Amino acid sequence: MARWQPDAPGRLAAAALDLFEEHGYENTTVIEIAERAGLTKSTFFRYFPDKREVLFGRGTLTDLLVEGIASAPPAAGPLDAVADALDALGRTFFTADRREFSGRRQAVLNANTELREREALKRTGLTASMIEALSRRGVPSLTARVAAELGALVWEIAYDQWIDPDNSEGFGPLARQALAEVRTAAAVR
Amino acid sequence: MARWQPDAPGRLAAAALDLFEEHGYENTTVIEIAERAGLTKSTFFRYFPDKREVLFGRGTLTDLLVEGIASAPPAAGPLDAVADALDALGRTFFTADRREFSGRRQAVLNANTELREREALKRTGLTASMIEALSRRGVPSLTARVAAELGALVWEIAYDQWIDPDNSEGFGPLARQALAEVRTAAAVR
DNA sequence: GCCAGTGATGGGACTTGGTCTCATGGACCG
DNA sequence: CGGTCCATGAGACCAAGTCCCATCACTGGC
Repeated sequence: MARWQPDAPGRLAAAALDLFEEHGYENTTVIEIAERAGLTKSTFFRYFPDKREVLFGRGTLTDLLVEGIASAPPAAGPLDAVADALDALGRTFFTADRREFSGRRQAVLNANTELREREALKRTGLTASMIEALSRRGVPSLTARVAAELGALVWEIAYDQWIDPDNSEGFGPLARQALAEVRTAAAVR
Repeated sequence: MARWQPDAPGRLAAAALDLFEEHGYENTTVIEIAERAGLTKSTFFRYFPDKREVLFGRGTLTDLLVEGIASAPPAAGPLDAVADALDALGRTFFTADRREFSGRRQAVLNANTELREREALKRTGLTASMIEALSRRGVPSLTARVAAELGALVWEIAYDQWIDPDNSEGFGPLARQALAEVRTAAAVR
């Protein structure tokens, strides 16, 4: 028998999400989270650099996105490369079994400014990664920046729809459709 | 003679910027800031909701932007309305006398993640305001979202250039030029 | 001239997030 | 059987942020 229960960070994340739903982010103490997971404050901060990060940690997500952009066909334009990457994400990360969790998580995020702040930073980090990945494809700097911003917007739109319980479409198709719409909207002057 | 020295929040902000430059944001204590301003921790938190905000408070900036968008000629397209608003900002807010301060402030911001986090949140807030202002002009939702994102990008580019000591152009013209470039970049597929 | 009200500030107790250092104790290896 | 890992616990410590009440100079009415 294992000396300790397995997957301490996972238990902490689950406990945190539960408690944030029950009492709100601000009314939940790190000690309470740790206790519910059968651990202590010390262990919490060993796995997460701060209280917010317990809701964000899951992410090799940036790597997946960058990889997706890099492996798009060489002839593809910048936005198409981003589309391919989003598609890949839909296949490997935003899978149906994560939908419910993502929805709960997002509801908690939306309810708290501190958490939205962290989310905003993650978004800029993601955008920066996209810009870099596009640059490596030879896309000129400014074009890359524009494509990355539009890509982030597409992401947002698709993610919001994907989370919606009334919707059953996969993330990939939603992103494709959102991208098409953003494209036409960007053509309007 | 006045009972207290005037402009407590201004003194606090100035003291904070000095100290952040000298020792870094993280190595500066709220108590130290307050002391340098001849005040106390209590007074600091009376004027600023948290330590970060001492570098952001100056902003009725959102209002100016919204107003600028609203007062653009009715026939103007969404991006043109944003351009007008940025122009107005250049006239009323990003004036030459604020350039040095803005540069110092930005250097401090760039050096610290916590501060960039707040900056990212402010940016999303700004984008949201732009979207709303564009919606009130009758711009369709998605078009507004795209225009706002591109507007924010233009803002960023122009702001970076405006801060640069090697540059002496005003904010308005820089924004106009950045907008033109972003427009052509957005046309690339 | 006195006195009560006002408003900016000070003081200090208290909670929580976050850091750091050292102790513990079961499992694995020789 | 004994030593060595290594995940965890324990607790001191600091700074951010909240709260409540005290202070004290000025103001206006009487």
